[in-house]
Order: sequence, then C-alpha cells, then structure tokens
Amino acid sequence: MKPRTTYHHGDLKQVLLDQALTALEADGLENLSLRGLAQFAGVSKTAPYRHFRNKEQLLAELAAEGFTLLAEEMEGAGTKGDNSLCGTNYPLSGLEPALRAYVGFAGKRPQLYQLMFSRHGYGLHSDRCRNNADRAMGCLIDAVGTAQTRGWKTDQDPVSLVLSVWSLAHGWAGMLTEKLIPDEVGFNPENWLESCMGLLG
Amino acid sequence: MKPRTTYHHGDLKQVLLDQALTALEADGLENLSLRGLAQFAGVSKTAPYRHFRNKEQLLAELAAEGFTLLAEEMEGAGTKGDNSLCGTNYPLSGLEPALRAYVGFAGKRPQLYQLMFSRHGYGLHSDRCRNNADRAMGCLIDAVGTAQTRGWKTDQDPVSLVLSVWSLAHGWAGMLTEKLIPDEVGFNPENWLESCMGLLG
DNA sequence: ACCTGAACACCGTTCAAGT
DNA sequence: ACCTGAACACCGTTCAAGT
Repeated sequence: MKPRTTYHHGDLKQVLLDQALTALEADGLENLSLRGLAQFAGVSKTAPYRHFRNKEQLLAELAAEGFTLLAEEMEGAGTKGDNSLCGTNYPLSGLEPALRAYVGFAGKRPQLYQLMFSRHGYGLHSDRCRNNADRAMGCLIDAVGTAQTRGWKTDQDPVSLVLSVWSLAHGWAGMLTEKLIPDEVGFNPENWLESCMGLLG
Repeated sequence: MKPRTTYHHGDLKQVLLDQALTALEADGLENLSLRGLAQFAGVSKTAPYRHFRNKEQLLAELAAEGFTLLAEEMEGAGTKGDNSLCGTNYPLSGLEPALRAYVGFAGKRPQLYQLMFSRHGYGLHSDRCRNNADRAMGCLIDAVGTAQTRGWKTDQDPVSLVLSVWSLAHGWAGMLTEKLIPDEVGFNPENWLESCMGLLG
C-alpha cells in the first residue's frame, strides 16, 4: 500500500498473514491471491515465497491462527457452568456457553471458519493447528462430560455423544457461514441456541 | 477427448455438465476449469460460452442437478416409516431413513454436496435448485412432523425442530465431506446414525 | 445457432540475479 | 537473509471472425 524506504521489509510475514485474514473475510477465499497480498504489502509478487513455501502453506498458517482464536474464545466462555440462562444446576448449563462460543466464532469469522474446516488439510498438517483444535474440542468434551455426570444421556457412549453435539454445532455453523437460512425466517445465533438446547434437553 | 468429425458438437452442454461432475468429484472444485472441460469435450476453450454465461452459471446448473439427485434419494428413502431398525411404531422411525439418505448422499458425492451448499448462491439463484431443495427438505419436515404427532418433542416449535435436525445432518455431512474425523476413531455413516438417534431419542 | 482464434488481464511458481 | 524481474504454464473472459 504505502511504498517503503528500506530494501528489506522487516515484518513481511506477519503483514501478509494479517492482510490475508482481512482479505479473506472481505472477499472470500476464491479471491485471495498471493500476488494481491504482495502488492498490498508494497513488495514484489515473488517476495512472499521467501516466507511461505507456497500459497497452501500461507493458508495453513492462517488456519492455525484461527484455531488459536477459537480455542481462546471457547476457554473464555465459562464452560464450567456459570454462564447459562437455564441456571447453574441444569445438567446442560456448561454446554450452552460452549456452543454459543463455538457458533459465535463461526458467525464472526465465517470465511476463516470455513478455511479451518475445509478439506486440503489446512487444519490437519501442522501441530499448532492440532494443539489448538484439541484445546477447543476439550471444552466441548468437558461440557458434555459434566452434563453426563449430572444425569444427561447417561446411556450414551461419551465419544459418540461429543461427536453428535459437535455435529450439531458444526452444522449450525455451516448454515451461518453459507447463509443457508433465508433472512425471512428470522433466525439468529441466540434463538437457534434456544431451539438447539430444546433438542438436546 | 476423442476428436469429432462435425463442426457442431451436438451435445456439448450436457457433456460439459457430465464431465464437470466427474472432474469435480475426482479433483475438487479448485481444480475444475472451463478450459479443461472444453479440452475434454474436444472443443475450443471458448466453446462453453455458447452454452453458459460464465463458469459460475455452469456450477449453478451442476448444483441444480445435485439437488435433483438429493430429492430423489430422500423421496425414495421410505420416510413414511417402513425402513427403520427401531421398528415402525417408534416415533423416530421415519426420521432415521431420512437422515440416512441425506448423509448418505453427502458421503457418496462429497464435492457436489459442498458445491450445492457453498456460499456464492450456487444453490439459491435458480428455481430448479429451490424446487428440488424444497422436495428434499419436505421429506425432513414430514418425518419430523410425523415424529411430533407420535409424541416426540411436542413442546418444541416445529420449524425450530426441523432446523435443528437439519443442522445435525448438515454438520455430520460436513464432517464427512471435509474428512474431519480421523480414521482411527472408526466412525462411519451407520454407527453415527445410531449415536445420532441416541442423541435425539 | 454454434464454434474458433487471437487477445487481455489475471493467476501460482521457478530461478537466476541483485542488496 | 531477504527481495526483485523475467519467464513459464496456467486461468476466465471478450470479441470479431468463421461454418
């Protein structure tokens, strides 16, 4: 954007990643180009190759940043059960804030969410992705486990139950990020969460 | 592929669509090119523009074909309740085959499923998409409605309930098409359906 | 009514060369 | 250690011209 005075940029890698996130959310993955990012950073078209093996690796690092954000959001959501509209003694009181945080993240950063969970293995290859994905999943696992100790769906296998609950959250996230529900229906994250809890409860 | 003898192809539009589906499932959307399709059909790079306004419109027609397939699959699934492992008098006996058909479609044609439900409005613009999507959704609505008349979740709003059930199915479809669950977990459509019914039941 | 060829404005990526 | 410029092999798309 602004021309620089030194031959070396100094902070190119992070600028490229930051701008990649901005451009991703603004224009979508299909309009994200390495050349465009380079131009924004005021650098030649091939300069990004000094910091990323290729486009895919840049996207993988972006996905890794996304998993870090998701983990922080989930861990800060109070899944221990202090944040529920239904009262703290309700078995699902920890699950509700966890689902709210998860789907809220998808709603705030739809394109990043889609990138993180798209095939191509953006979310699989790096340890950083895996570790932070595990942190986020850990919140869900804890919340489901707590609910089971309080008598919820005690006949179900814990692993199956977590996967089913995650499916529900991932599905709703997909409907949001892909804009599948017409505006006329008038649904939003909060009233969906309500009907979601109704389905689970 | 094979060179043709007449100046006019005769069947170009459908050949392009057929090959688009084949190439989509084989190599993914990001590797699907109009020029590649034209070359396969043995035609110049610009010939496809005689049949489609642009690449997006070809993809939209492909998505429309997908919704037709999905509707047929769902309507043939016996959602009236004759096809359940749990017995025909179980309230959810119609929901089970509907979910199996829906997720089965996603598992068989993952890339087409993703295209149909991706943003860009591939699934929104044409009436043909909408009509067939409505047919498929109708099966789900019927199955949920039947379950409610048999006493399942009678306190829930029918529309919310359908959306939640659809979220669950769409979420599982996403996990399949995006290969989110490691093979080690050993999950497949059939044992997921079981745990899914456990969550709902 | 349908197909072609040249042309334009984009891509990702490689590589030898510059600082 | 990092950045550049030319070059290559791709894209989607337009348009005047061909059959």
